[in-house]
Amino acid sequence: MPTVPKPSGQPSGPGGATIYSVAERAGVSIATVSRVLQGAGTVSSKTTQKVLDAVDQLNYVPLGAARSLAVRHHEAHGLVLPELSGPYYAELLIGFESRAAELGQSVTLMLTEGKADIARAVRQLATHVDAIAVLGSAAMPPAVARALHGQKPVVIIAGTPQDGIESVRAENAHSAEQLTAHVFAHGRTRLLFVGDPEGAPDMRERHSGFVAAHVARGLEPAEPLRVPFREGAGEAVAERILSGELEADGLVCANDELALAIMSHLQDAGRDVPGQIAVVGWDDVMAARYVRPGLTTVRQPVRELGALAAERLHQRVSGGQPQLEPQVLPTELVIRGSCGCTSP
Amino acid sequence: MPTVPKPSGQPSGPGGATIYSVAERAGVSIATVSRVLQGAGTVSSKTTQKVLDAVDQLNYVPLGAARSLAVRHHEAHGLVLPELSGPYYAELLIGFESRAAELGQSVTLMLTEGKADIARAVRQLATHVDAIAVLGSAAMPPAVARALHGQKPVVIIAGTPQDGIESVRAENAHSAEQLTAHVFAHGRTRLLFVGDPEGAPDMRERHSGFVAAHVARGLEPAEPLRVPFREGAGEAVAERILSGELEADGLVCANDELALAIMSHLQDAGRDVPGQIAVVGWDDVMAARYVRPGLTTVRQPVRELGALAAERLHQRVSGGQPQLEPQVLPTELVIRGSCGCTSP
DNA sequence: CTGTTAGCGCATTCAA
DNA sequence: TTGAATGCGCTAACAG
Repeated sequence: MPTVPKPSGQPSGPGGATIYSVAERAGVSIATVSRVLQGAGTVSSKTTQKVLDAVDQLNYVPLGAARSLAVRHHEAHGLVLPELSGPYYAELLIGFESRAAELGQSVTLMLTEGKADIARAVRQLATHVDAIAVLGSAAMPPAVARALHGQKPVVIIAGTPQDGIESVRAENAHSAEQLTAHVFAHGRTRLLFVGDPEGAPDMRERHSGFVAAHVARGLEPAEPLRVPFREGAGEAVAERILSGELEADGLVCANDELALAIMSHLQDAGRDVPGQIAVVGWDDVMAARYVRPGLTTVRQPVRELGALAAERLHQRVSGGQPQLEPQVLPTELVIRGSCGCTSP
Repeated sequence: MPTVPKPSGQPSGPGGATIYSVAERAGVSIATVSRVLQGAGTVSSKTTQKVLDAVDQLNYVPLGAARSLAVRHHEAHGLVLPELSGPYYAELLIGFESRAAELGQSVTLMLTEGKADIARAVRQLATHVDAIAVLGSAAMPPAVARALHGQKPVVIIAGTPQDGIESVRAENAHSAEQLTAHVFAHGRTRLLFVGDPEGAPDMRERHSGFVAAHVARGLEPAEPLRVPFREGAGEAVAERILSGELEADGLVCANDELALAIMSHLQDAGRDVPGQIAVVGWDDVMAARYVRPGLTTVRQPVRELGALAAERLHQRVSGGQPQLEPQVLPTELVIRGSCGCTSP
């Protein structure tokens, strides 16, 4: 008879059943219970069944913390996102969660928006996970990232690469240059970049592509319109164009939200898009294909990006080495009507 | 000199610093380290400083699992979502995470879509969290929910209430009746409900409101068009209307995705919306205000719903009693042009 | 194939 | 104000 040094656990008592109460009920040792639950070692099918029955009757759920403590890892990855508005973050989250789940890791999510003390929150997160992915640079102070980096594997998604911190992102500069060139090809001459290049590394790269397209034509790019990436800012930009304060026959917007808000406002005021002014965006959100004309934009492999981050984290936790070079996923131009093409 | 029975931890060694290495470096016992870190008990300011310095130098991050094991709870809530497409789930997640964070709980997310063994995944989740919120009923088999319910606090969001399992949701039936009545008020007589009432409890209620509006007018509601809630299905519905197979002068759609896809298709084929046929949706997604005419729809307090779920979970973990009655949050009609109103 | 035992890192009671 | 000792529930040698 195996010894069970713990007081017999109350099945429904506070804290629920433990491995001891299961062992007791099944008439085996806790080691055996652990074995059948972990699928490790070999246990006779008869014993296995007894244990499984006991687990079932007691409705036993192992305490993750105890297991984590024993095996010395959490089997969880942390994901730090600045916010969750629009489809971008959600897509990324889907990709991340899916891949993490495939790898047997659960994911703990943290949104920095609205948090007073981000550093504290991240530290708290680090406490519960084996590795952390951070989206963007604005989301987390470099100092925090570095501190973390010393403790657990970290990968930066679509952010400024730092020190030896691994990073993954989607291609921006080249696509932006292509996109801008496409608008030029429609005979436009005075283009404006709408969005703050300093707002995020992604935006900076898109702007640099915008500039590159100008340089390639021997043109001098206008100063970017440094506005936030929100709809409200879009309305304001539209007003400045309508009032004549701003002159342009083409708008290259940092994202679709901005592009849609501007286009919609311009149209409401009687302006012809793309006739009088072309408008293009970035992200290919759902609304982009429902508006008329359809919004020409750039599609990023956001889900894949999330999956890649989860993948890298898992590699690192499994002892893999950090990837030296930032990994870059290709993007895709989506041509619709707002650029001047006759497509829908 | 306090005894430090553990081998002095390598600061940068595998696993990082422990409370022992911090104690050793600060020249105190682990109890003292624990005290200053927890803010419990009283520690002289001099000692406190020594500990804090050591923590800083060692870049010490306590192991969550160890703490959890000791205090016997995880300080984490689980959230089970069927998927993450569209703004609905993201909003819910935002509300949930924000409130949970305010309450000092981290959130572990699980998406059921694509998971082969949901029951297993949920069990795994239950292992790491103190309580679980589940969105909808399709996401999780009732049996799993019930099993969980015996172990940890569970709240169902926008799903079919079960047994004694707590639930929260947004109001549907009444708003749906109002919405339908509004379309009737525009002189429409042959309305169609597009969406599967069996698809989700929410949908069933919306349909029942649709029916109620008919009954109130002594009308016989047509059979609902049982299609999936996706854009693709919308196109198919539009085709059936264009071909004359379906006759209607008003479409009450189960959500905006569906409504937008149908409306867009109808318009491309030359149909006048709302002139020939009114189209209304549900959710008030971003695209709803950018299309022309603007989509008349219903806005739900999704974020608040998520927050409420987190709130309830926390109450329960803190020893509170389950709320007997399902909690229902009010929704709001958003009238734009697609119903026949002259608004934008 | 199964049981015994020694920790995993931390919070916490009890002494001092 | 501080330290020593104990145990949280589980995994993983090691013994048999």
